[in-house]
Amino acid sequence: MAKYDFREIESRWQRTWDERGTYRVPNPGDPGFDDTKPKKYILDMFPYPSGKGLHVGHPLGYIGTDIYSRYHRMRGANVLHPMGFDSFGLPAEQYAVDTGVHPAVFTERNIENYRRQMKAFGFSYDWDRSVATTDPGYFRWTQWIFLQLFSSWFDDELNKARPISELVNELEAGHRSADGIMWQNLPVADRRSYLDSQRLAYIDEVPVNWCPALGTVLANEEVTADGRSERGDHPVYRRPLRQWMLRITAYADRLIDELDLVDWPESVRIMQRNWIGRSEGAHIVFEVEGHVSPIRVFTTRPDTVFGATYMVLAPEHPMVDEIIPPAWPDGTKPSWTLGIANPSDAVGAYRMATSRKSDRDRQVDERQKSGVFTGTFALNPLNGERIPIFIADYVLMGYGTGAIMAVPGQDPRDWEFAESFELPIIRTVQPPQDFDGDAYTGEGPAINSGFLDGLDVAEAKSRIIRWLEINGHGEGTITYKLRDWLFSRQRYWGEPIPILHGPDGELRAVPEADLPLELPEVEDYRPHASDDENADPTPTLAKAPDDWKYVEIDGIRWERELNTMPQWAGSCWYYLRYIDPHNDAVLVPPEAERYWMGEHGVDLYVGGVEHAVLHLLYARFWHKVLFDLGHVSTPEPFGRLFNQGYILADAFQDERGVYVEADEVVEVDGTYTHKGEDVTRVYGKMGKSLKNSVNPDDIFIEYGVDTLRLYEMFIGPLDTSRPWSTRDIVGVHRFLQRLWRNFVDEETGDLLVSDELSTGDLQVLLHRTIDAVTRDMENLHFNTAVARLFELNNALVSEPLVPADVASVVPRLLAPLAPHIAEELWFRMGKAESIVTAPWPVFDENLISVETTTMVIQVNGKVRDRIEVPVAITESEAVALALVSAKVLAHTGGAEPRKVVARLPNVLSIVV
RNA sequence: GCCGGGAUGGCGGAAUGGUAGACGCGGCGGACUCAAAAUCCGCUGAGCGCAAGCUCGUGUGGGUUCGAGUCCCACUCCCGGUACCA
Repeated sequence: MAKYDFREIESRWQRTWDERGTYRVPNPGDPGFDDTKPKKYILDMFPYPSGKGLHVGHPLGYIGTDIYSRYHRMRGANVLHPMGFDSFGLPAEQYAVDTGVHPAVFTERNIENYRRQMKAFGFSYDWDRSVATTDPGYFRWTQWIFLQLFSSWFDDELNKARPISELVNELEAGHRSADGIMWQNLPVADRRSYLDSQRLAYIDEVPVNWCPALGTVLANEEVTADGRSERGDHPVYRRPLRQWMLRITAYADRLIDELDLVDWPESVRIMQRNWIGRSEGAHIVFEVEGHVSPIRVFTTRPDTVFGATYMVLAPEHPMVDEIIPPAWPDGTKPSWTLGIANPSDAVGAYRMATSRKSDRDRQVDERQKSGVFTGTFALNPLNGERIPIFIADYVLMGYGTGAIMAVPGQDPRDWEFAESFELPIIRTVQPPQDFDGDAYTGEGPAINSGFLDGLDVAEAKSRIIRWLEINGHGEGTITYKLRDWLFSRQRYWGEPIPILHGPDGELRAVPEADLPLELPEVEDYRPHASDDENADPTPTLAKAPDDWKYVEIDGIRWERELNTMPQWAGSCWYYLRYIDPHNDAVLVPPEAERYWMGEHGVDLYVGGVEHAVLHLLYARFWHKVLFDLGHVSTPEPFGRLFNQGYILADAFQDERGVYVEADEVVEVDGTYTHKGEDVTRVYGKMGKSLKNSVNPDDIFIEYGVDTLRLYEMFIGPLDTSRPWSTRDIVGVHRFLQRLWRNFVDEETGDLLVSDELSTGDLQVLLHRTIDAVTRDMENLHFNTAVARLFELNNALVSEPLVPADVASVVPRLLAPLAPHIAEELWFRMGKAESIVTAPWPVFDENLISVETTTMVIQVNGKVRDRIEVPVAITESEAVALALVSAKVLAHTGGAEPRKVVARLPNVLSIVV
């Protein structure tokens, strides 16, 4: 008996590969390292090890990178293909709160489970290089990078980060001033706060999303559109808080410009550009009637300033209180006042009304513009016109200067506001003749604009900016949507921020020698939750024992920073640690870093598109800082990015819309029931929220790993989402069964391989398959690679014995896709070395050509006949053959061709 | 609204401007079997036709071309991102 016993074959080879260390790869300088080989660094986005384990949808990308890695090993590359765990995060902490089990214990258990599941997929990871972000030996270096950020500043002139000690040197030498003040003239305390304000990691008071019920601030992406926490649906409040910030905005231009250096999906590059939101324009300074300090606005359309007929401040704008007069001035229209007797009360009432609005309320308001007059006028610097100053919530404090000049003629929002408040509208760009809309935002010559009249928009912009700068009324500028990165969390299960606070507010880095700064034991992991929105966000680490919280240095008591880092921190640099994960002397040794990250960084990075902005932007930012400081050798971390799709599956909802376990649903004649109740079929991403997960273990038992791998690759291109259908798996399983029977006699176990080489059509097919599969491997087109192997395998069914050349090639072409069966056949054919490092087959160009082929004959563009012709046929021969074809004659009526187009030997097109 | 991406048989999907639907699932018919499963063979876009064959056919409508799923213009719908960003 020698049936295809996939369970035995797969478990035996997985064990063997593990024992032999087949997938271990040495670093430069290590024994066994071969520096004549090219390198490939092939990386997966590492997972958060959840308690639920993997379902069949998770490893789609991992299968893809595994195939690509195996292919490149066979092509003779040194392949770095590691896997690790992004193991800090809220679920572990919540589990600890619920069960009393320490997050570290829970995390370790989940990691072990993940590792076991991934090994069962036969992935060729070098597990010796695995990292977990929660390991002290790992987060020691996360903390170290934080200290690099803390100890650096951004030199705008050189457009790069530099050690802050160099700033101090330049200040002391008088080559620079501190905001215009000579260093020597600055009091010592001010020197310190000036330096602190320059660091890439700094403390600032900023408006944050504070969720008292969860007891932490949240990132914007953790807050839903209606202003509640994504986790738990608790209210979230905007309030100013002193928090750690990272100066990612300093890198805004490089983060945009250097996207040109990478081979990424265009959609992701656009998403990053939009997220950074660079817009070029100008600041324009408007004098305020009766006041000393002017108001500065940002606009992308300085060319339209002659049409600025009013001005709007955000309700929270700090200037508002200064400029409100005691009474409404002359010229106040009734519609501007909310019907309230004086400006102060009107502004107060408007603020009350809008501050209670959540972001969603502002949206479903259908963009109805509301606002109120402040009672004060500004002066248009170009034409001296008095223009009323309003506050309105359509102007946001968080963007630009929180103040705008309103040009209703060119801006739809301003137009709408102007109409409801009876404000004048002046067009400053001539719309085309057929334009019948309101605000015109397109191109055209300037009108009603004094010295700008007749200029097109671009020219008018540069002319007015020059005028503003010469006359001291403003300057060209650039603003960004990107904000600095709010980096502190009040949670327990994260990296402690390694900073000490002195009694007088001095900040000091924990000495490198004291890293890692580990988390203290606490009795209660619960965050300091409260239902009082005014409660101070107290970090969970405030519950740490005093001997952790306080450090005595030279008789002075320093307090530890009690905030922890957000979950993004550890994933910002893990790809560097894989290079030498156990090195406790440096983050990454330079020689190995230059080898593995050489040229373009990671050669292939595969993961879900949901990380298009956050993780990928944060990681690029950290990498650039490390690059500036000389710790890495490439400006970009990930040379080539690929987004895999998702596995989708049917899901089922009961009458209340609640999801029910999909594998308990039964179908009878197109209707679906769950425990007797009718349910509705829907469709979505596989996962626990839709209760439609398929456990890979079930598939392994019934069909084996190779089948599952092939199936997931076969059902569609790697970058598109595709539906899971357990029914369809049999197709690929049959393929492997058939392949086995082609090679092995199931009765005797004898190999059915001959000594003869293939000839004729089979030989041509063999070499064409090598060619096609090779190209598919390069392009990650694994679905068509599988299909090619199906075809070749089907051709073998009619052969009594597999010809020797075919027998040598087929397992090797299959090895990246279905490594276990390929290794087994290779072994049975008597090969001493593992197929993992067997050379990838090369096709023979001379053997893919055939002598005859099918020529299509078209008459007036329609296919009328197909005839077998020699590939070397000439045009006159082809035409002669075509004109005697009965099928062709039926359509030409024997007429002479008026025109002949030949793409020989495949197509002959005749026009009559 | 704006920015991306997409739409091909019953289903998943293939197709450097050159034979649309490779490959697989499902379906139909047959072989083997007492029977079933497994396996093997054949057919399987739609319509018309006894047949040879003909007509139609890649979301819709136009266009370029000897020839368009593929290129161009206009539109519909679906998916993703983003949203009062001045």
